[in-house]
Amino acid sequence: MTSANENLAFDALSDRVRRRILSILGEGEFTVTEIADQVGVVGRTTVSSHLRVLRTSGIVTERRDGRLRYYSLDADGSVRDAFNFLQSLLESSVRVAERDQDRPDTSRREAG
Amino acid sequence: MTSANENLAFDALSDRVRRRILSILGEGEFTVTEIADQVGVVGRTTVSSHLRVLRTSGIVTERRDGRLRYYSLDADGSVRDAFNFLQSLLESSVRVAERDQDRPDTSRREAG
DNA sequence: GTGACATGTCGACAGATGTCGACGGGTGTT
DNA sequence: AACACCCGTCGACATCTGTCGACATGTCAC
Repeated sequence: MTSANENLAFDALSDRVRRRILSILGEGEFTVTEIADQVGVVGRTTVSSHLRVLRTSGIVTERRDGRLRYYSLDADGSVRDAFNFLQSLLESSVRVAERDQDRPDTSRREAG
Repeated sequence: MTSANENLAFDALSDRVRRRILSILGEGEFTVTEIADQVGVVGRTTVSSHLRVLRTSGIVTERRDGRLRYYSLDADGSVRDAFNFLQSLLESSVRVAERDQDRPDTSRREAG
């Protein structure tokens, strides 16, 4: 059973800009302005809003250093829950497929 | 590089009802009415709409049998892309963490 | 203190989306 | 043919959300 905050994670992951931000943060930690520059398509205010979503969803962490705020991925955060959800889903799918291969004549393919 | 239709996948995965549907389909294949009964919180029409999203996103497949339509997960569909995206993300995060462990005195933790 | 810089928050707006009821197309049954 | 059933689509509605500009806060340099 997952921690059930895949809800937060998938909600945060549903936006293209946020996924772009996460890809950037995969390379290291960056400030809001740097992220906004790399993203390009939206302004700093919007990036800041997205970072708040990612923060409250437990996907990124914030490190304050003077007037700068460095953001980075939280590998132990809720992204892991989303990952586990998809992993379970794919495994279930494979299990069902393997069972159907054993009994290919079954008209209804359901969990046994 | 991913197939880049994690866009479709994450968009489809952003809804709680759709994730519930996918969990159900992890157990086998079911008709729309059966899914709607198990989901409970929304009506059949809504479930049908969600299934269209999941279908056009390449997450589920449809098998017609008379007036019935059985839906099931597509393990080779775009869910795999979403899974790969998260996996890459988590791996990147670990890589950055390991590099920082080698050079803990670096004030800025970035890709080198 | 004054000014420059980095960033979060708030209000407003447009666009996206989840939900449902009504309807129609197919399909099986009698 | 007539009827019941399964299901997708369409239109309408309410709600959510991404976007931005303006403003406030906190920090550093001078």
